[in-house]
Amino acid sequence: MINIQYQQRIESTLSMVPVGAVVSYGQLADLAGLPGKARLIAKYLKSSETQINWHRVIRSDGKIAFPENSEQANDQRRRLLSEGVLVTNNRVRMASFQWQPDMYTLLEKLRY
DNA sequence: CATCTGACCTAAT
DNA sequence: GATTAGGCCAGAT
Repeated sequence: MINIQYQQRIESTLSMVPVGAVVSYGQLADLAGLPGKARLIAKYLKSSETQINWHRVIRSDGKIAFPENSEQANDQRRRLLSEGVLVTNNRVRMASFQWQPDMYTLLEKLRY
């Protein structure tokens, strides 16, 4: 089980990622006030099923973290495509789709 | 306490 | 671009 405070920070931040955008594990950790804890994000997503916006989290190089053509990768790709996020060769163009939050709004909402 | 694991990241090559 | 080495750190064993 993951620290409840970590969990709440991660969940609230993840819930703010808009349709049509993606975040990397490390970026999400940073925005959640947990710098350097990218791997914790992965552990959290793995441990807790039924997560809102889980499919919008990908690696910093734009690749879906699951092996190409795996059941989970296909599911994630399907979800991203349905939101307008292009996925080719298991990869998303970060320059086009990476979430760039308005920090003022985000900080006001999360208060870290 | 020591070691291993991983839906990771960065910089260098 | 792709690959690699080293770093990273909470959890599990």
